[in-house]
Amino acid sequence: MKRKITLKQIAKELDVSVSTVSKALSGSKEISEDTTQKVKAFAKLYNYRPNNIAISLKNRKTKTIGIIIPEIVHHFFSTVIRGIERVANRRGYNVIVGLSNESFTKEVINMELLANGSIDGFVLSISKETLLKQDYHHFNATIDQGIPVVMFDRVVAEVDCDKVIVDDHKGAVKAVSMLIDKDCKNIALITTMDYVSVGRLRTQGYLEALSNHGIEANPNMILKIDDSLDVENHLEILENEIETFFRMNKVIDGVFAVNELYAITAMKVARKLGYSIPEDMQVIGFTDGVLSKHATPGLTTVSQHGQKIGEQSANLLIDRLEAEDMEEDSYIVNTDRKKDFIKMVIETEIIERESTK
Amino acid sequence: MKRKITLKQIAKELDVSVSTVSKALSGSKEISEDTTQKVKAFAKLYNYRPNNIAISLKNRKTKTIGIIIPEIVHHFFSTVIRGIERVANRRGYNVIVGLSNESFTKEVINMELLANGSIDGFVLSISKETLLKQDYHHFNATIDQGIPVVMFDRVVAEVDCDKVIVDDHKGAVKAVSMLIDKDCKNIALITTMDYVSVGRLRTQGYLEALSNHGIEANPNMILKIDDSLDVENHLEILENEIETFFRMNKVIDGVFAVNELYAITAMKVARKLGYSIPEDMQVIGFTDGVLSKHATPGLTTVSQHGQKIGEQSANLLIDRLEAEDMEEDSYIVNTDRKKDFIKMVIETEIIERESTK
DNA sequence: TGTTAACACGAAAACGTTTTCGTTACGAAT
DNA sequence: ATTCGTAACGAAAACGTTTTCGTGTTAACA
Repeated sequence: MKRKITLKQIAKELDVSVSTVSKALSGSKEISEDTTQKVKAFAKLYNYRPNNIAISLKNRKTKTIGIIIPEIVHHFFSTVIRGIERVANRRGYNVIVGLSNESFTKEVINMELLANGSIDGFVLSISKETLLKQDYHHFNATIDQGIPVVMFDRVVAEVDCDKVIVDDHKGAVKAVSMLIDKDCKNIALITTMDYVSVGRLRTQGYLEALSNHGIEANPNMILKIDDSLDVENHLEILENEIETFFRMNKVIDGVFAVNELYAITAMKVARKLGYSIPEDMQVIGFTDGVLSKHATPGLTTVSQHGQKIGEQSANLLIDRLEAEDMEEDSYIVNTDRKKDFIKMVIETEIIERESTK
Repeated sequence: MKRKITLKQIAKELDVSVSTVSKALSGSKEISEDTTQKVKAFAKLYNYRPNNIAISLKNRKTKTIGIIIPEIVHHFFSTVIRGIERVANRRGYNVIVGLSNESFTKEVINMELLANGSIDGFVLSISKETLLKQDYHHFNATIDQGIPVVMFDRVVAEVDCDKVIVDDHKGAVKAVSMLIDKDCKNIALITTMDYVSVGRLRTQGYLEALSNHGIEANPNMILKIDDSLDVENHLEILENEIETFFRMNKVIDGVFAVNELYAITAMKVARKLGYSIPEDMQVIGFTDGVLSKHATPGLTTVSQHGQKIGEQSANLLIDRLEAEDMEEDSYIVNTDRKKDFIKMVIETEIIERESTK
């Protein structure tokens, strides 16, 4: 077992100073051609690599970005991570992930842990519990400490930072409009509780699309699912709720669901009740994941382009980090600006499959 | 914007030395009650938190573990990550993830990057390309450097380290035996190319189950999919291959597929060809993901317990890391042992759903 | 009164780098 | 012969900690 070699060891072996070794390896012309060659050869032989931690300490930056998400076993979030990792990697950064598990406390703890020098900036999506409590002090605190934050998808106006979102509202409008165009007369909505911002926005989109077409919204046609407690038999409860919902509203011939799971489950229940899809009932979901693609019939969905969201988020963050670097070099202290945060909107796209005519 | 406060700053403000502050905060009884209180109060007021990087450098350990996986948008892998993150978090570690994207080069680069001080150990699953090239020098090199490695799922005998695997062989035997018990007379296998070890093992299990029941394997009933190039229209190709396969073997009344996607697709194609499931054809897949659970009919699968795999891997790694700590303290240099690596086998479990009778 | 022990604290090294600022030596210029 | 410039290198500080080893002060004891 040969431990990693350090500058100091090289210096001792070659009987020069640490500074000389460091300079030689970085190709400084302060050092003679001769010693430079010697040092480089020796370093190569022993496979010298600078210690990241030492460099991080010296430079006071880690070249890693922290990701905080509510859940990782989730197609959308893992897609976003993939996007983040991709550009991070390309631009010389690592990613370190923390899972909040939809819990406020875990979110806070995770952020505090990483904020103490482990990362240069955050890309995150807010946990449900945090949204419910509306307590955003930890975000503002880290921003206050000079650590940039980029929020995606589940964002909130109370925090001043760059944001990358999907146009949930418009996406919903498009979806519902499509159902109307395809001759649905009684379109139901299956959504979440209002405190989840994306659920709320998609609900608003549903309402707007109806009103755009002169259709009056019927509160009975809206089913709000409370998934705050993620219990074991969540799926069963979901199915039952949808079933009673469908039984009480026999006229439904179109469904817009704010996520994939609700849409798939709606299709399953509908089939069980004797509807055939898309003939008797058309369904559109939100989020284009594996379920939509591989369901039978394939589910028409509003795609969020998770990877793009991740890529944009990472770019935004790294841009800001490197802008900071520049500022330090120039002596112009930029006190006024700083507030021009970007809100980037990723366009949704409807992917038509077999669940619509 | 108030930057993070350091020991030195506290020391200056309170007009004591850095050492005093450090000791006071750690509750050393070397420091008087009086100053301890003063320091602690000040630290609390300014929300002092020690800098992780500095501590890492000092202790020569980072308390973070590196995860290298081929793909993150994948139910099994993200489940494993969740497991790793869970125990890592509980035991005071962070996780930093690198994606190999099934590429040998990215795997190597990612590992080298992290091995230079960023992490204390690795949990990883080998990329397909690496398996194909059979070049494992980077694993052995990092182990040689004294960095512990735990491999899961896609493991390889050429590398000496702890391993956590699923009993692929036995799982396959169980699945195929179940099909036989349920009166399938002509059981097909849909699998991957042999260089993917899990595919190979599951194939062997299939063959063994048949032979156990005195059934002769028919090569025509085995379909090997080449998914080495993950092209855009992969899905279409897959469907076509399965369709011709089914058309050429009309007697098939049972299918064992080595992953979820193949199983789901098989069901889809079968239905298209007029089979009804499970009456005319029963199907069992491997890996219990979202697809299996939400497909209609629900897919009977061999569950791998990804989260458990992740948890065990992390525990194994951290155990070894902390054992090293102990060794450093005791003066007994343990030169002989070191070789007792653990191979942990996670039992599979068949989850019955509607795709079998 | 002189010795000792406990107490409270500070100086400095160490982790592995990078970088600034000397310092030495030597050849060239005055 | 003195000054100057430059090439080639080393010392030391710095990043933020922790920890070992002093050191000075005071109180207790003989």
